[in-house]
Amino acid sequence: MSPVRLFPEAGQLARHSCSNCGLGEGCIPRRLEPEEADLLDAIRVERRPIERGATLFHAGSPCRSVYVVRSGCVMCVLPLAEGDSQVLAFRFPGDILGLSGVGGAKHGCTAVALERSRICEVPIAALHELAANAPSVRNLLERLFSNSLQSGHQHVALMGKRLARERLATFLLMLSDNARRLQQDPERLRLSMSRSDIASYLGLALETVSRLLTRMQDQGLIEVDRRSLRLLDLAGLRALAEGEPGQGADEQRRHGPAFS
Amino acid sequence: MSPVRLFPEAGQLARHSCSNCGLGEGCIPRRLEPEEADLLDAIRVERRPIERGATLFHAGSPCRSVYVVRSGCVMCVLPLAEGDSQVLAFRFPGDILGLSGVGGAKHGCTAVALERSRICEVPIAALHELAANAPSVRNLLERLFSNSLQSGHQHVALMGKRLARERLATFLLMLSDNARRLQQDPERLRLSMSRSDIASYLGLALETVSRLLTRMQDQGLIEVDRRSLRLLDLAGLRALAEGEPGQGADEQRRHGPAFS
DNA sequence: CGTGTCATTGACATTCCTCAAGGTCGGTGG
DNA sequence: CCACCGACCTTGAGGAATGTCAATGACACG
Repeated sequence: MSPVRLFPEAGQLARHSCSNCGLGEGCIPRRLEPEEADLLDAIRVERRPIERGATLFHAGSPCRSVYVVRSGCVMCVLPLAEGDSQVLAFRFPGDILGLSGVGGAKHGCTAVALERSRICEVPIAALHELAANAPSVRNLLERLFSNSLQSGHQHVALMGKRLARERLATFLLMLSDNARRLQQDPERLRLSMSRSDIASYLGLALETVSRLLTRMQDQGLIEVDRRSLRLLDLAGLRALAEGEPGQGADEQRRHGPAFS
Repeated sequence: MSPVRLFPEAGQLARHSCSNCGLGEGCIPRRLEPEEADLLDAIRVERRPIERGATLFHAGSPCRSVYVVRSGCVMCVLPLAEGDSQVLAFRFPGDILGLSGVGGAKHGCTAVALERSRICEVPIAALHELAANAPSVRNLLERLFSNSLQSGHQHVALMGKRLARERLATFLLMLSDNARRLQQDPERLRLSMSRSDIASYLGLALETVSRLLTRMQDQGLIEVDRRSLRLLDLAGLRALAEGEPGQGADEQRRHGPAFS
């Protein structure tokens, strides 16, 4: 399952070079000039895998590195008053973590692994040295930042005044696109997050998410069993996401308006 | 009202140097080393004021500059399908605009002036040259990016599963804090945005915003007349924002539980 | 085989949206 | 000066969508 040749060091697993990581174009160094990718590779630290439920960093703690998800899934949450929290994002292999802390001295959110995950750590100090001399590293950083800003925009748009079923359908389609990007089956999803995580991400109650999933199943759009999902009707899901009413389980409208 | 000594050039108003801009510490060059601030000042262009309703840049259009609000108020919106749009942010003097487009080649949102506004334009190409040699410019950029990311987080948290009255109270307090930062009276606000803009920003219907404003007025928390606001009870607003139920207009609980 | 976590489902209450009808203000032109 | 218009705001009525509370179920783990 996992690579065989390990050279365990204190607190780290063996180094794999970025060039044989397997993440392909999804990951960050691939978007740099080869020499610069090697530099980034050199400052990169591969950490021991973190377990499901473990925290990679806490909001407010000193921010000395950014991270790239190599395998698994990590979510970013913003702690709120009274043990409450808001899920900000789910990060998959190739995604970057911790950008919101780079400019200030502190992390802007908390990163929690949703399953056993491997993570590459990039110390910011070293990254700054790199950026001092390599224009394309600066350029990369900019792109990462603005991508991050734009996905924030999408998240806001998702939460802003849309029906629960539209949000959930959009969310499932996002997961599907993501699976495609990772060269997995875009119609078979294995959710790494709980209903409650999804609900928080979408600004809904977890019961609403649960109910909608079973309703979508009744409508033949998906098949759901615990955390395994099959998307049976991508077009139907897209229609739902766009705000199409979504026919009732009784299917009155199957063949156009019925005679009264 | 406005400065007297103007040196109109083609398409531009007179240049004021950053050092006598009047924005004080709120603005960006103030956070740089003096020499670097001068450099930034040199590449900065002050544009002719844009009128209420005018668009500074469009989502999807080529992104060649970032902007700083010098006076007035500008909102960032994300255009959605069918003429719909999501308000992402309101930007006030000292705030930066257009960061989400810097990494990619295109603007990530549309910027619309809510009132006659003066804007400083910073061409990105020149900014890149500056960043190549000045570490503190790179540092500044990072801080701007991560601030922007973190305010995005706050926006998501605001929209995520909170009651309408909590959102609106939080919003008013944000405006108040902002007024304080701009050395204006934090208890007297002049809204530059419409009810519908506020509603979009908060993920509500405009009628809900309107109703809540009058309800808050009935409860003695604020005084509202069209777009002029007085915050009469900041503590009460904070309580509302934190989720305190907020007593009914009939004020049953004014002196503790009544006798039954 | 208990125990805890997570998910489902139902009943009910509430919030908030939609639709619709004025109302106010500022500007424009007769 | 007044009438009219358009943009924006307020208010009401009614209902749909969603949250809350509570009970139950399924599975994983020890």
